[in-house]
Amino acid sequence: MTARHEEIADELRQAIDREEYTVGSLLPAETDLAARYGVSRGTVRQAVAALTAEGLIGSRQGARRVVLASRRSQSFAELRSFAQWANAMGREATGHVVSQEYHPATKEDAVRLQLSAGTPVLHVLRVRGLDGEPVLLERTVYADWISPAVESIEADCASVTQRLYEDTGLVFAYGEHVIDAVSAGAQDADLLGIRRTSPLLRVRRVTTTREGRPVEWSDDRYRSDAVSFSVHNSIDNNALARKTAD
Amino acid sequence: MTARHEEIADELRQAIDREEYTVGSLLPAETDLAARYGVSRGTVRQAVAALTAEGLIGSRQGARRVVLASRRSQSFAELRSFAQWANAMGREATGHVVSQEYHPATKEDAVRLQLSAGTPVLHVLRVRGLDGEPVLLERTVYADWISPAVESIEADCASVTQRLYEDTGLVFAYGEHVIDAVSAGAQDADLLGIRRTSPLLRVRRVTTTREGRPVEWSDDRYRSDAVSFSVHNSIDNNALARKTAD
DNA sequence: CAGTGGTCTAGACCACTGT
DNA sequence: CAGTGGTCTAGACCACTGT
Repeated sequence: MTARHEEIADELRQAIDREEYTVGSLLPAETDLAARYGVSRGTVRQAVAALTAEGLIGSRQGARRVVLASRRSQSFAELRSFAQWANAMGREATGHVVSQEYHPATKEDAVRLQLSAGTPVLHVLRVRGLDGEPVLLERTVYADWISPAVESIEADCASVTQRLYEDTGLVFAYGEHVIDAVSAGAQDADLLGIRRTSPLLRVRRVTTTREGRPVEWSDDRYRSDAVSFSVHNSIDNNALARKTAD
Repeated sequence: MTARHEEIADELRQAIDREEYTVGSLLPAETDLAARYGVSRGTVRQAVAALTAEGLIGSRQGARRVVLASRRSQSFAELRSFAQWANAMGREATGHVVSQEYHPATKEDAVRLQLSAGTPVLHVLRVRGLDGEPVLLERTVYADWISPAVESIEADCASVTQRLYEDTGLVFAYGEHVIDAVSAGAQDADLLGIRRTSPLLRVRRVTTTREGRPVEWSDDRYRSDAVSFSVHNSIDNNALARKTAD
């Protein structure tokens, strides 16, 4: 059951991809689109708002909407899970656990995961790859209440997110990410097959449930020659996506 | 003249900042908010959609909205202009042009700026700082039609965006950014006062007008110890912001 | 089950654009 | 000036949540 406004958004995206509306041209007026799709103006506005958020079209009061780009930014779905993103790109996600052990929660762990210092939490070091090529190193700390479920996952599981959803119903709903750059350390270089001091794109993140409860926090390091992030933005809006090297 | 839904969004943000609604607690129902502010449900939905986009609150059908965070992400305004962002942080933006010269547009320039190869375009190398400390190196190529206006700006102008708006009415409306990490080269290291091979956060971007016309493209390199990017996201939405080192 | 957010309608008025 | 997108209303129905 997809909503009508999502169907319309999809049809417009495809029309832009097919170059029925070319980059730089004007989209039909809201009232025309409403008549064409047999819906009210409000529903059309919901649909075009999605395309605007993706950076495909721009708008300003009084003038018709402009088509800005034809390539679709895949927004968040693929940022949420490395495996989902890889699949959407037509590449195979691989994963391998290097080490997995319990440590008492430090003060930092306790603050980020909203639990008491000293609670045993699971630390996992995971190498992730695209078509077998290592591109990402994840150093993740899981909250105590989810640690047992994570511990029982096999070492080469391709999608931990998917597995946790199947096993426990857990959904990763919200994330807070900080992106910067670091030099590869000895372990980074070794596991990613690159030279020491190579530049890496680092993403430190905290993921929470739908209810706002922290599940994990992680230091993720991407090989900068393999992955980048792209951002569309406008005065009102912006959208982030993960990209592979061209 | 601010719209009512923006006023309500502001009041809700402030209430969350004041901890009238604490992180993890539930927001009042839409109908209650509508009654409280004397508006229709649609207007309340427009207001809370803004907070959702900023990552402050989460929502799902059937359950009340959850407060996820109290710190506001400043979304795009400060990403658009380095100077505007610095000012919003209470820091002083500085700028200095290192070199400025015309070159015939390469094929890459021509594609990105939508003009003919060989057209003379202005290349500007600019060091930008926070409170006098250099943190960003911009290598920018301007389209031919705006180059003369850029050329006449004084070398230590703090906000080129602001100046171009005042002089020509030009508004930077949309941007496409690609973020990755690189090692500092000799010139990077020299101008930013860091060691060679230090990791830098690189942002390559194309900026366009409201009509979708490309204005400039740039290779921006940030000192990773001084600036990072933060992203809030959810299943439906995400928002990027620039952050200084803590 | 009552309450809640998601979707959708059909109308209205206004600020802004572009000719 | 006519046309357009931005704002807002007052109603309706439904899927989902939580007790």
